[in-house]
Amino acid sequence: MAQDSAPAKAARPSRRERKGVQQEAAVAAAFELARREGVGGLTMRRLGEALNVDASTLYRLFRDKDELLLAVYDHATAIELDEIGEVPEDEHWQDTLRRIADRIWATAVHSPAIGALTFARTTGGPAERRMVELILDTFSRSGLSRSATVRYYRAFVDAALGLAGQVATLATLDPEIQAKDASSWTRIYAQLPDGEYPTARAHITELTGIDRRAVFDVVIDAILAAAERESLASDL
Amino acid sequence: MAQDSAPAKAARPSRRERKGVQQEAAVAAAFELARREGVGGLTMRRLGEALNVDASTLYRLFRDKDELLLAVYDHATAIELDEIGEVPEDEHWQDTLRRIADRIWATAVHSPAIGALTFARTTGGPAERRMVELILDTFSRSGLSRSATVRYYRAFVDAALGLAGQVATLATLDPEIQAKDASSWTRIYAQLPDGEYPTARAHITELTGIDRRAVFDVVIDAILAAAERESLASDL
DNA sequence: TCGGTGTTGTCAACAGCGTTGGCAGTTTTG
DNA sequence: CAAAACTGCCAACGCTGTTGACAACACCGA
Repeated sequence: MAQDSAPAKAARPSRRERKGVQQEAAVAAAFELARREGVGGLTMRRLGEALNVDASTLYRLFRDKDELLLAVYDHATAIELDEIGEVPEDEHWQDTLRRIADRIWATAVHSPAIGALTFARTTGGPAERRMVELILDTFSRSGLSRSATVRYYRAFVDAALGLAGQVATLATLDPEIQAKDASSWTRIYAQLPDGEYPTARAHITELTGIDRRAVFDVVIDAILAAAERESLASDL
Repeated sequence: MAQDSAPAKAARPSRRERKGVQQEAAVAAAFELARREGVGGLTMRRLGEALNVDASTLYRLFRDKDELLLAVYDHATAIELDEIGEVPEDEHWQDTLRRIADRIWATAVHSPAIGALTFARTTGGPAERRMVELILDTFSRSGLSRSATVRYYRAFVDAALGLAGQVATLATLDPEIQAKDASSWTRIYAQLPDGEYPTARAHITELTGIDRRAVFDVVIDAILAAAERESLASDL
């Protein structure tokens, strides 16, 4: 892959190392491609094109596209972890979790193609393991029991990924469809007989004004509040 | 579409009516096909085959596949509404919402292909409007302000659809991948050095034992509890 | 240094997908 | 009854993920 012409041949990489390097390069290129061109733009042929390589070559690095996508998602998780950085010793556990949720949301917004494709999947990669460890660790700082810790851990992660996956999925669709979705409330109820759907009509102003990030925060706050109450109850 | 041979020609349907009938038949067939064969089985050609019609004919009924899918999802919503039935006058609003959440979950489990494809979309159909009206109505029975009503309405719906969409998406994948996903905890942490990921390792029993429905209930309960607290606070 | 062996990358092809345009046959309309 | 509108079918386009054959290359033991 244009990897030659390095005059210093000191400690030439082994075959296995080279494969790892190529995989990393492919993942990084796929990540960039998906971010730039959207989920539809990430095809094996175009990824090969970006790497100056035939598409079939990629199947020497990954069993199939699914394996590649999972690697890409793990790559995204690693970036999230970087952005979260070190957790200060005295940070309240809820603040830590809110920062984590914020990064998950940011990934979905900035790289919707990746978030949309893998919001329901387990990557099995190293970054995911570190993320699991971090979140579990944070929840257990709250004083919850072991079973409650994993229950709220899952509630937190699944809810965050689910809601983030929704915005991400929506963002990958045609702009035309997105516009239709955004204006659906006014569009639909404006041209309906007055008597129908009175409650929806009464809330039409609030329905059109709401934004998804606020909804995301409501859900995260509700879960953290529930976890806190349970931890306090078990302290009695 | 084998619609002839009706001897009583009383009040033959107009063109527009016939189109509606054909659309309904196509939607019902697509619903059944997606439920039986999974998301991969619902292609235009196979749907045409099931209806004894060329695939291209379907494009006379729906602009594209997306429009068909939205109609299918609205169909599923109509079934959910049927199952929910009439809401008893004296039912607590939280119980009503829990029943609704339960139906959303059931749809995702029984028809994963449909849930997976549309969990982030707005159908714009009549069943969706009725569902919106029902949920908004129920939340407003709690005594919340108008803005809080729609905030919790969205939190409830988005969270329920997001979590249901995850199980649905997972269920549409290869059984092999599902098995890998289910066993990931034991598989990964079993063969790792003892020192790494101590918290995850300490919770391994609980992590493997948890089931997704329990997580779903935790999230729904957290949202309902938050809504209740806010409604009580505003009563002061 | 040589030859065998396994790896790497290319090319062509397969089956399937959503979608479109043209063309015949039928139904509705003026 | 003729004209216009609609219906359904066929073939095709461009695209997808994926596979197998084949040539060029790098490595390894003798």
